[in-house]
Amino acid sequence: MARPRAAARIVEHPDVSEVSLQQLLEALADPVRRMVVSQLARADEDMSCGTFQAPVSLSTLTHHFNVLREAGVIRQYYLGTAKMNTLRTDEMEQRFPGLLSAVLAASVAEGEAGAV
Amino acid sequence: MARPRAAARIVEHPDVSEVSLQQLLEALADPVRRMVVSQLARADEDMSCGTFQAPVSLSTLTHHFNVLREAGVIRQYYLGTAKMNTLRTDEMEQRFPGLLSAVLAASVAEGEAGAV
DNA sequence: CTCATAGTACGACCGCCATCGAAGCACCTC
DNA sequence: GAGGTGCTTCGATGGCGGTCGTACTATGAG
Repeated sequence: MARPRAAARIVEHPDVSEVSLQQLLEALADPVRRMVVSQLARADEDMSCGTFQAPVSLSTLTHHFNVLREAGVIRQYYLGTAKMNTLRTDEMEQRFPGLLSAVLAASVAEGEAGAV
Repeated sequence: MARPRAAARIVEHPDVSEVSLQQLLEALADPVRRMVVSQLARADEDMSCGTFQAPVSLSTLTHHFNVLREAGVIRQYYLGTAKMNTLRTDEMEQRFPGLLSAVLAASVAEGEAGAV
């Protein structure tokens, strides 16, 4: 039967208008989270949670994804067993013009982003 | 006589090239420090440490000034008994293009900066 | 010299957050 | 179904940073 089982895997996202500067800066102030964001920025496609390079355990990484999502930085959705991630670049640009892009540029310049 | 007594009150500042993105973001991630930076940005002249509006004690404020100075955000110098503060706007713009200005703009937009 | 003013240094406290491992749950493949 | 993969949840831990008050130093004014 087509029971509403799929409803169990819906991910909640804040509207960017609900995100505070404080939240965003706290989110970006962590080096691991910045690695995630950088890798996402340089990727051609959306990435699943398991494909990131980071020097922490998987459960810690889950925590960081939550923080980034609640700060409006990333959007997540399920695709089979995988949980995919995208940057909310355009929305963040509207909410905090120039901020995310400046951080990303600086991050790249410093060689962050877990070089391949 | 103009003896070199003033030498005792020289403040050390890092070169902006020595400042890391991590340092800067940590510095800007604190709301009190952002209040300081915002007030400095909207001021016409340099401000002495005692003239800032902040919901913390004076000794705590001293701590925040140190963090901001070590992150290359402000420059400090003595003027009589007062210790003055300036934003290193141009240098930061060179080091992290668009970053400080974006944070300041967002801060203003959110009504931070301890309204007068 | 003496006092007042401006800020610093120090030590203590406390709360928060990044971290982990282990156990659990949802979905896909056989 | 049964098993496996992929990610989450939970509770515990540890360390760092923001906060304060008090004692202290340095400068300027009288």
